[in-house]
Amino acid sequence: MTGTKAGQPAGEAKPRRRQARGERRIQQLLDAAANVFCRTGYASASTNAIAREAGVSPGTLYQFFPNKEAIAVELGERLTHQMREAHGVLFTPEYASLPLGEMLDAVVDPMVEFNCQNPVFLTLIHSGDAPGIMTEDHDALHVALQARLEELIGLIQPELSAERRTRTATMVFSLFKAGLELVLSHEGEEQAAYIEELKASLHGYLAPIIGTQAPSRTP
Amino acid sequence: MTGTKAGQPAGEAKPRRRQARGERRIQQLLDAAANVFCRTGYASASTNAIAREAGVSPGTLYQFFPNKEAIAVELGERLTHQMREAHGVLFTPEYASLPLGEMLDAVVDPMVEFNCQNPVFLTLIHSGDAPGIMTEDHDALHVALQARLEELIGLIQPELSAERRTRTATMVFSLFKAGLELVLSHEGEEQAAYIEELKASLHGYLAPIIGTQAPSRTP
DNA sequence: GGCAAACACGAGCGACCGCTCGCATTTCCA
DNA sequence: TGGAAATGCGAGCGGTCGCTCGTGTTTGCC
Repeated sequence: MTGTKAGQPAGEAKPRRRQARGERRIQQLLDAAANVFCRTGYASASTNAIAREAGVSPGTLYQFFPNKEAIAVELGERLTHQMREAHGVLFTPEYASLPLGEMLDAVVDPMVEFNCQNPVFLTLIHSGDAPGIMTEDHDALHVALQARLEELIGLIQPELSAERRTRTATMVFSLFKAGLELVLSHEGEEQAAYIEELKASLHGYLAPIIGTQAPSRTP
Repeated sequence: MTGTKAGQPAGEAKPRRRQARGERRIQQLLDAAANVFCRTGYASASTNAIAREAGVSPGTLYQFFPNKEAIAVELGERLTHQMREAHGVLFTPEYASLPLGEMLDAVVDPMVEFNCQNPVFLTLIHSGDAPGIMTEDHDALHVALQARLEELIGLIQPELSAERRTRTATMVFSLFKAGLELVLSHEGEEQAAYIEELKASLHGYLAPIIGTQAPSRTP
């Protein structure tokens, strides 16, 4: 084995030593990338534009990232990690015992909050335009979130077949993304109203499935 | 007035005379564009690739379209027209008197059918990646569809405030798009199942709003 | 203080893209 | 049937993009 340092499996050789300045630059570049991605989408965002937004030269950008995709991947990883630690292991089993309305509050509110503060998250998840972007990272997050959802649904309503549970989780995930987009594209009172609509739609979809009759809203 | 022909307002000068061969080429190019757009999205689709798919040279493509955007616009216009005439003026007022479940069948089924046969429609509507694409055509369709929806909702439940009605229509439109995506990404029995889920979600969302209590589905 | 490594720069390379242009071929009609 | 217009071709122009490389500067460690 030709390990450069102790404990390195010598498979991929990239443990470049970073200075504090470098770490700062990386954060700067990721922030800039988030802005540019939000503004123009992943495919249309040019690395030169990201470097310019960060106030550095193109060469400097490539000192820290091997290519454009790596920027999105690292950004996605940091956001994922941030989301996980901000709200713990999201929707833990104890949520299963809550009434549907309260459970939706407990799950939807933090999710909306996070996505409002990090709009680039939805942009990255939603970008099917890139070549093979996020093939492992975004998919990993997607699968993980959906597995949690399936798990939760299984706890609430164990009589559902496996296929039905998967379909339900997929559907909830998709509906949530759609509603989230509307929430993010509005502000102030309208935004708050769309958050309520999002919850109402999820409630309306899930109530008949998990077998809890809910009080109807006043029109 | 410097009109080239009779009745031409002389503002835009482009009434080029087409032969039957040209019309055939145009249809060929639009079909090819639909394929390429579906495969790679609008932004990543190159005009050279569209020409190659159609079996013609790049120069020939630009004999019939002034630029790349015009291809998408013309494609969108043809699809819109096709949709309108295929299902009449979609969801006419008489639907308002139907029970919610039947109304959803009457509206959702033809829409799903059309989008299954023309998957490029969703691709074009969904592509926010292009510079200023569809700024008049796609928006016109969006606004028109949403206006119809608002109208229908107003007929069913006249007590809703204008803002609430708009929000509801926007929400339904968005939820529908999300469900449609899931439907299009599956086949056979799974696809049929997701169509039911789509209807169920719309039913669940709308039932409390329009004040008709619906029979709950068996889980 | 010296020196290797990390950091920073920015002109520019090669690839690709939307699109053009000069020219050949086919079609329509007087 | 002659010729104007419509159609067809494909090399290639100007531009942008992702990315490189040679070179100079800053930092951490002895």
